[in-house]
Amino acid sequence: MKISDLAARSGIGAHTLRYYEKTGLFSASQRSESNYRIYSQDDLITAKFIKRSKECGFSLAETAALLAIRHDKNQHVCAEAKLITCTKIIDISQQITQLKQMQKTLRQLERYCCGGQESAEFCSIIANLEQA
Amino acid sequence: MKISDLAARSGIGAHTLRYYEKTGLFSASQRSESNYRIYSQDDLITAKFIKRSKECGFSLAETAALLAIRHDKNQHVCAEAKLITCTKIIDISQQITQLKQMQKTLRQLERYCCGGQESAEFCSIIANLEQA
DNA sequence: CTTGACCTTAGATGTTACTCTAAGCCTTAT
DNA sequence: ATAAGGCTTAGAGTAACATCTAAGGTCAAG
Repeated sequence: MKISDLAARSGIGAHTLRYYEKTGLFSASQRSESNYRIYSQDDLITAKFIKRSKECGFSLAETAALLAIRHDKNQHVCAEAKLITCTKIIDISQQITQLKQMQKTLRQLERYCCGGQESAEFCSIIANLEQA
Repeated sequence: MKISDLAARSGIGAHTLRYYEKTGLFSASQRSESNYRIYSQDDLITAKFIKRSKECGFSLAETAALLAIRHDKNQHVCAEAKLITCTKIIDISQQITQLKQMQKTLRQLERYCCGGQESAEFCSIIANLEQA
């Protein structure tokens, strides 16, 4: 199949697929006589793999590491995949903690603000942010 | 005070303070004869305001909007500050939801992987990502 | 008075992940 | 046959936020 077919089936844009090829993440397994990228069924699986990996929060670099494991499973062990996954779980936990802290602060800011058409002179949000 | 003093007291790097000036976010209120940036006590408060705003998750653009309110309180109303804040609260909620979903998926991936020195041939993490 | 630390500027570079453009060749449907 | 739309490439632009560099001026201490 051609790039736009793969794009439609994988959910990754054609532009992005070319970008992935440029960065070495993932290339079409063949080229046509007219130099078109020709993708196989396995390429489609790989593309979906990348899509799912991204949805799990893995960066392109991490996705590349996972692809490398998939590419040559016998040269890799479960521990590698698990390490990448656990590292990401911790990473995301930290992000969530950070966001929750922000949320808490924002809610406090918001709670005491009247939110009306009054001048912002005594706005508690501004006042709070001003505090040292 | 000079830029590195402000950097030390505000917790914002000197490079970043110059960057903020370039982007129009925040400038020193004075210049010395030799063209050094001279910051006042009020500049320090402004710098801390920016720091706190960033810690709450506000982008530089949102921070600029909040600074504008602070700069001319009488020309602004509480509703403006509250809108920015509530929008951010919703935004962060969505981010948290998304991260939790990732977390859930990752935990499922992780749970079934032995994580040992076995070949990755039957690694459940890789197998799961491969699924269509 | 010199050394080293700090200041100035414009502008380049970095990160992550795209997203789009321009110029031009190729293919498919009408 | 021709027009619409797909394909190719290199490379520029976007977003958000800095971070660093080079070349050179300034200042306080020993």
